[in-house]
Amino acid sequence: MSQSIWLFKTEPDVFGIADLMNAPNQTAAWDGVRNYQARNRLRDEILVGDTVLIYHSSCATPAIVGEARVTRSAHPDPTQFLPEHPAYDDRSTREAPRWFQVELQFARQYPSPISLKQIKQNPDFDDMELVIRPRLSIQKVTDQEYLLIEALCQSMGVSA
DNA sequence: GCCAACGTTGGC
DNA sequence: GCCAACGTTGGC
Repeated sequence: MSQSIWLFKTEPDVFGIADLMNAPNQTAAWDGVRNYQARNRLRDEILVGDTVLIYHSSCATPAIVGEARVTRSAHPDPTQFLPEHPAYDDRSTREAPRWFQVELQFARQYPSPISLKQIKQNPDFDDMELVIRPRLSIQKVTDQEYLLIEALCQSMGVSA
């Protein structure tokens, strides 16, 4: 069985990699996803053991900042049932939940984040979802792209 | 804060 | 089911 690689976008002001690191057991539910395509991937494709690249958006330097592991597969996102919650959805019922979450555990923080700028500048990433469909919040990462990111990470970790 | 891209909603 | 209006995302 082969694991898949994903990229989850998040706003560090709301819930960033530091929050995941500091969470109990360094584990947290990835809630609040309210886009059908992202939902379908969460629900149907993302498995325990998959690797997730954590990407920070809407911040000074948008970048991939580290990695996490999926520790629980899709189950209903409880925030859809909370009327006071910003991600509340009154069309959702407990019998037919509309939105799902997975659980992630912190794996590592990169010594130096890999910025969106770097990724866009490198033609090796021209076909990456992050470049082609930047608004999708749950993205697929190919094995090839992952290897390139690992290599970039390695080279940046070594002081010049 | 601007604005382009794009997802969602709802009238018809 | 089309499509215009509208809302959201997110880089810059």
